[in-house]
Amino acid sequence: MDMKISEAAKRCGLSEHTIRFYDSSGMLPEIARGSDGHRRFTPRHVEWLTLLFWLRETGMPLKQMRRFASLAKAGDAGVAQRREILADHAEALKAKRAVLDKCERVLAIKIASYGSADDDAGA
Amino acid sequence: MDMKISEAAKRCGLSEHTIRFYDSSGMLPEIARGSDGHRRFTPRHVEWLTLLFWLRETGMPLKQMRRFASLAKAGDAGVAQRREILADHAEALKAKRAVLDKCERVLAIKIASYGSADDDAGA
DNA sequence: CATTGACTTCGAGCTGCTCCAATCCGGTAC
DNA sequence: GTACCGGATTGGAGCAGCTCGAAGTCAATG
Repeated sequence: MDMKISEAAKRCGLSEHTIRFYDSSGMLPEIARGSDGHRRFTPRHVEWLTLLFWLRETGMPLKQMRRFASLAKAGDAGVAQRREILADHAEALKAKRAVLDKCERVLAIKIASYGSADDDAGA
Repeated sequence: MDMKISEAAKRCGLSEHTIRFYDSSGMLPEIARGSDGHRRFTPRHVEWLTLLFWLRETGMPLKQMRRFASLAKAGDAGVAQRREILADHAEALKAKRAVLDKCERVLAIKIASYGSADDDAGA
């Protein structure tokens, strides 16, 4: 059932280094240690890490991830605020998509200009 | 015609700090100085800075931006490679959008799970 | 008992800003 | 003239968020 950090890293997408970093930064729930001192990850942990992976991947600052983690530790009491954080982040994703779209248009114009002209300083 | 750094910053979206940083990092074409030693930006500069703004905004590393800049200094000789860099970046944007989409789906599921259940450790 | 290999901690290094301090310059107010 | 102010200059420190490498521990294997 439980697994080592290498296995957890493979499953969640984060590197072992990053997982340890997140752990020491207080962004993970308690992780049991074996008699050898190694962390023992449960599927729950992996699920949590995977969520963190996506949040980070899409630009959520660690500060907010920490807040999110501390709310999770508070249990039911923090559910509403957690939902709010995720909803806010979903909004932020929309803004990111708009930036992507805008940049794509800029690139398309720029690339087209290379094809038809040689606008050095302006390109 | 020419303008000061404050005006250029307003127009391109980058901060004055960042513009100076880019300049000292060799990512800008030659910028003339007034007798007071202040940089004098032309519309061409602003156009260039604006492109850099979008590239940075969408995650292009400075290293590549420097390469792009040095190709621009080479004039016509570098056009093909510049076009390639921009085309590659446009591809990268698609990948970013896929990540955004994936994260949105993850968030939607997570948010829904808060509404119906209280999955603390897993959330 | 030596080695291998996965784990541990700690701390340095990296990118890309961001901000601060000290300084200088041009222009107005007295 | 000189006092002052706003806006520019430089250099360097600081910060986020990793990322990597060194050095050590422990279990199992030859």
